[in-house]
Amino acid sequence: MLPTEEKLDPRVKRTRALILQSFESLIAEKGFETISVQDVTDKAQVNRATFYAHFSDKYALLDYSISQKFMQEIEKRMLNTCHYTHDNLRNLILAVCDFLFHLHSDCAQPHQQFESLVEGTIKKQIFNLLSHWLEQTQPKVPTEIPATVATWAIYGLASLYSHSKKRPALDQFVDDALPLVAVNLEQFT
Amino acid sequence: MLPTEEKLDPRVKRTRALILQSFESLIAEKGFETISVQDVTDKAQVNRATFYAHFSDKYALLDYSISQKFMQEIEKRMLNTCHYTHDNLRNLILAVCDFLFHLHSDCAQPHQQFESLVEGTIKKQIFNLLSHWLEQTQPKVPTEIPATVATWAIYGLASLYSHSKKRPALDQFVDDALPLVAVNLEQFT
DNA sequence: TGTTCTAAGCAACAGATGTTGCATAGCTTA
DNA sequence: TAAGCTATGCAACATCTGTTGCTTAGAACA
Repeated sequence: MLPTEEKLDPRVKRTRALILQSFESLIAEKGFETISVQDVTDKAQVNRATFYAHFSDKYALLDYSISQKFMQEIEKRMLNTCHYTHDNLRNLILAVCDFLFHLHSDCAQPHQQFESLVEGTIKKQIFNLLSHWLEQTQPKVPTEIPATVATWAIYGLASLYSHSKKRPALDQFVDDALPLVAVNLEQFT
Repeated sequence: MLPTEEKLDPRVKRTRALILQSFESLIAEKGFETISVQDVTDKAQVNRATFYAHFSDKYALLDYSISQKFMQEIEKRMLNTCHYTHDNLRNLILAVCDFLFHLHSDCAQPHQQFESLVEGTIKKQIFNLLSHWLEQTQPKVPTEIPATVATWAIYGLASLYSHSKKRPALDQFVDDALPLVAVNLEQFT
């Protein structure tokens, strides 16, 4: 993970922004698997060696890009500055469904490799968020197990939603999904 | 997916076996991410071009290897030739936990990319198995949603189990985990 | 056995990867 | 403004990738 500090050399900010921007537009255009680091740096007008000064490879770049976008989504909904409630959980599920849905429509031909990597990245953040929520309400109790189960359940449901052909209304879907997740968590709150 | 037919040219059988054998021993030795196709073919004493006649890249090889090993595990426990029962579900969870646990101890430095790919591969098989079970008992009802949720829950629990530092006894763990999964499925059976 | 079919070996290819040492541009601070 | 620091550019590298055209070995079958 890269430091997201404020005080960064403007050259660094500029380079990262150019790389990210180029990457995201290429993802939309050609899909992740067919992009080369060369492609990214060409489009970003940045030297290839410079790329490797920032990211170890294109997988690290994907991780960073997805992390960052998902974190923005969470912050936009102010889910990072709250605690566990039934309603906040509902909003979290909504956020994940929404995010995955838009990700899939924004990316050309998302194949298994791409989806697997995205999944790992996002699950980490969901898990951190849920752990934080649970630790706030129950500081003494171990949170690993319920947080893990809930994380997987949420991501699984969101993945199902974002892949389904005949996509039901999001609100309807979340109403159906919510109890399956809540039951595991509310034993601990 | 490669055809697993019986009637194959013995040269093909031999080549695939050599590649698989070499791959699996290299995985144990160096870990997946650092292996090159070159490494695999060198050790297997097979030409690199021949490799590409069988697998599109090393990710396809991983998928094939894991699929095959997991399928053997399922067949060994005769889970592929049965229907839904509480006890068969218990055995399935046990199989997945066991498989992941041994996979992690057999592979050098399993990083996120490796684990993500394995996850995708195994979840496909769990999903097929559960769908089959559910369709047998309830041919009329759509099975996609319960099968998906159960698949994710099972894999999530197995992943948690195989990563936990202080690993509880497997039987104990499965007893705790089983009801969380069963409750979703037994609404439909 | 001999003929046919096809898998495997081989060599070479263009392109991508990840890394290096060095030069230069640009940021920061005094 | 000048000095020092560091991110970027550049060129070259060894290596790996995925592919091709051709040759050779071995399986299948009449």
